[in-house]
Amino acid sequence: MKPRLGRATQGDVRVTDAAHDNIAPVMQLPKGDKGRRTRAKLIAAARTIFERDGLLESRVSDITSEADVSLGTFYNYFVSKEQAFEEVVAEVNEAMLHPLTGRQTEGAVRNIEDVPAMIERNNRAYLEAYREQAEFMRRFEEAAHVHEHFRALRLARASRFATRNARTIAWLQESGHADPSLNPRYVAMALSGMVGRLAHDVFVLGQDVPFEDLVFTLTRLWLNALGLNDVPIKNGRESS
Amino acid sequence: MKPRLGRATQGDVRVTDAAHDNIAPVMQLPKGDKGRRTRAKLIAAARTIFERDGLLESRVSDITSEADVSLGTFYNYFVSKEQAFEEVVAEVNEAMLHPLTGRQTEGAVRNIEDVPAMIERNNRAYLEAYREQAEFMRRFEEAAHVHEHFRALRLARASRFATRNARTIAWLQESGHADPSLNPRYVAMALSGMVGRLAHDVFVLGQDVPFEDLVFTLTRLWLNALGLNDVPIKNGRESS
Amino acid sequence: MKPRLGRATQGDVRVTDAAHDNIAPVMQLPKGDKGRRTRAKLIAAARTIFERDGLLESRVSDITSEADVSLGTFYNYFVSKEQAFEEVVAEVNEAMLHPLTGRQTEGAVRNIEDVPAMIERNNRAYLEAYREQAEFMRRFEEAAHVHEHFRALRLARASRFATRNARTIAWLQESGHADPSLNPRYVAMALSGMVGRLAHDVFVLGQDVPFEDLVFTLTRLWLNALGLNDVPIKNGRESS
Amino acid sequence: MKPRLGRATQGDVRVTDAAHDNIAPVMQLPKGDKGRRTRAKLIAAARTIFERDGLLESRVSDITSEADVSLGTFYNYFVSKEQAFEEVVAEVNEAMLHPLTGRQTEGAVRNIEDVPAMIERNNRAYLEAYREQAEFMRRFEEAAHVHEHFRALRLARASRFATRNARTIAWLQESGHADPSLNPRYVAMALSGMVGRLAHDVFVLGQDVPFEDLVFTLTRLWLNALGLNDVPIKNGRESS
DNA sequence: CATGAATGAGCCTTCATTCAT
DNA sequence: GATGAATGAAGGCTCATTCAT
Repeated sequence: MKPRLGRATQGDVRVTDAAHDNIAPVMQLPKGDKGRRTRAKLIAAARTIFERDGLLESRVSDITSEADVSLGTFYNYFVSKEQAFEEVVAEVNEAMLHPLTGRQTEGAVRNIEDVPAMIERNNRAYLEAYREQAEFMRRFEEAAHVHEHFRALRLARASRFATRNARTIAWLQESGHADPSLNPRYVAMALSGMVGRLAHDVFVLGQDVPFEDLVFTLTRLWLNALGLNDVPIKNGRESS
Repeated sequence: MKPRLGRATQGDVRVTDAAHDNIAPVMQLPKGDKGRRTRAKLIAAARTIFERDGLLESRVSDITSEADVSLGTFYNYFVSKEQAFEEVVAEVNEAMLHPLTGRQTEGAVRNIEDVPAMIERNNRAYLEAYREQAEFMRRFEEAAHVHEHFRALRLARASRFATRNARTIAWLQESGHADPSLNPRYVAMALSGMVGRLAHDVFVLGQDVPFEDLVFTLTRLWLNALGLNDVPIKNGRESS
Repeated sequence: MKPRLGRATQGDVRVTDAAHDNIAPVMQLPKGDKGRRTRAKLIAAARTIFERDGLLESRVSDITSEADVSLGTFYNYFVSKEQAFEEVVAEVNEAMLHPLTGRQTEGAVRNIEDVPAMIERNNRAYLEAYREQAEFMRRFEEAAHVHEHFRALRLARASRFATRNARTIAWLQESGHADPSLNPRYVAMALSGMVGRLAHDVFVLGQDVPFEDLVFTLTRLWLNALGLNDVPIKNGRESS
Repeated sequence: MKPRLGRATQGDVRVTDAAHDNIAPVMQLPKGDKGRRTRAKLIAAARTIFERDGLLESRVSDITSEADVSLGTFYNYFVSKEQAFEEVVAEVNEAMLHPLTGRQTEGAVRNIEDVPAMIERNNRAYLEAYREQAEFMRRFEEAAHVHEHFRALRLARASRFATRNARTIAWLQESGHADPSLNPRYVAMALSGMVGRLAHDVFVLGQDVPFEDLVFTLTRLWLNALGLNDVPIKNGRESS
């Protein structure tokens, strides 16, 4: 009835936190308590629907049905379907921050002998997280392939991983343990990508590889590739 | 007069000829000469448009405009937009058949000292091909992430690569040169994926890595990962 | 199902005739004969619906129902509801080109004594046309008040009228018949506006003024206002 | 809990108090002091927003944001967005009551020689007021073109002007100064409309006419049109 | 072989208004 | 008096595909 002909929307829309990856405009967070609960319900429902149908094939009305609120309510909390997707992405990212030098380990690795264990720990953590989030990871990669914004988001995430890994690799080279002929940044990109791709092939595409073999193979390849194969492996494990 | 209700969905593509890779139904190839020329024009135009807009965002009418024929003509040669895409996929695949043991090299590698050169040759060939076809590869991966059928196509292609690589790796293990603790199939999947992923990151996403560094890094990582780092490398090259 | 995320539409849309007021993009005119008939049916239907409901309150589906074609057909001929409206505007404009120096009269007025008759003729013609097109004129003014584009269209039309009138007024001043203290352009704007406004008040808003009184009053006011009241009026007519 | 179904449409505005100009229902005026202040804040904010966006394109939430109160507060003071608009209309009307025989002048004009000055005074006053209120006048005319209720409001206002002007014109005719062949009511409509339209063209549409030329031209045309051009003009002014 | 007109299901988004707190 | 969360109807537009000529 009213074709909102080129209405300005600036006044309504605010960026909540410039420090995050959120590029899209975001609504004010709800003040009251009821609002916070409704928002949470919606994000949970959105995740369910996105995992089932993907970003493209999902309908906002399905999300609101799932959350048991009216259609309009969705737009009290999100600017668009895309922003809701991004909220779920943020939630999933939370569960997948596993750099080469993991949370508790970064400062701890003083001894070269700890490196294999650390790499395995990180690979295992990443793979476990990926496996748990596989449904949504599939939808995220899908979105990244279709949506510029999510492509950038995904790239930024990968870059953060790679940068940290590159630092560790450089340290291993300086301390004389890793192959010095390799460019740390390129290697970090390649090996991180290897893990991410294989995780995708297995958990999303359904390639048949037992989980422990996945961990073992990737860890072994990391170590070999870096030239750390002479380092004694504590708690090592053989392929099944 | 009765159009198909709604859009084509994934489930709509049906198997007509299980003996081919083409799962979608296919038209008779044109007998006449004019027909062959029109079909070729359409495929070329389709490639142009798909590279520009992707499968999802492209319109059949754009393809026919580009080919300078009328809209209806398209359906004289293709059953659907998807089939036209698949024709381009086939064309591109033609240009990218570079397994670990390349065309001319497979039987030739009898000497372990040739392995590094062979691996480099294969990586280089793959990367060159990927670089040349990058525009379309991007669209292919995109389609694979959204369309069940193309996902299967892509997986099949990757599997063929991996299977051949796995054979070579097994041979290297049997001949005592490669790390015997690794499962050849898993390693093949991981390392092939590493190359494919990095190629994608660089040529599609625009990550900045000089081509020769790409070749060198990936080759070195392959060799190291397989435990071939004690094999003398002919024509080796250091990182820049 | 497919949120066409920021699709480029340039390739599809062409400006047909830069010499016209058409600012909006326009479709290719239909080649065939059936196409031309359908298009005409749609424009007629659009006019009916626009007159009944106005631009804002009309629905495209009403237009296609009226024209007895499917909804999609509309978009084979028009880029948008607005463009269809514009086509009707063009049609109506065709019927309302009545400058001060009318079609056949422009060159003919050599004698000052013909001026009153000419002015009356023009006023009458304009008023008759307005009365006949009143339903649509109402909707056009409405649209002009809400839509930048139609505002510009309306202004351009008014300016063309005013410019021609200004030329005639200047000629009357130079030949010593019209009040020389007046700026021709401003007078043309004022008097043209007077006629247009009164026509609107009477034919659209329903103010009660008999048609002949309208003609007489406006003609008299024109003549008086220009200071031509001493010119003998042939075929003059008194107020009822 | 049950919102009104769909949007407010023209037919929804109902008469509650035929003795007022306000046709729409009205709330009780607030008794308390805080209430009066909040109401004033809201009206000021409404004016700002209406001038910026117009009635159609404005949102109640923008008004309450501007007034720095919550959305619900709006409906403690106004029955609808339309009623708030009407309050602003009333405010603006207050500033534009300048009939042909102005406030202080009506009784004063006893001498025919004062008429030109009176007309000029009135035109100038009207134009000044219009210029000052141009932003809102634009939005009012806009609303009148879309909303039955405001169309009636505008027509009533215009009629009041015209009626008074008609009275004066009749007096001028009776006293032998104005062209007796003209119908006073029609002339009043025409000339009032001329002034209103030109004001609109200049101050709203931005047609380029210097203010003093506006006053002079319109006054001159009034005088000429009425046949008062032989009346000596005190303080006359020539066109630039 | 080529043409191009016709078809129609599908979904996102807005925002005035209500009312429980 | 003030708050702000919840409601839900309504419609513009796309484009793959068909088929009569």
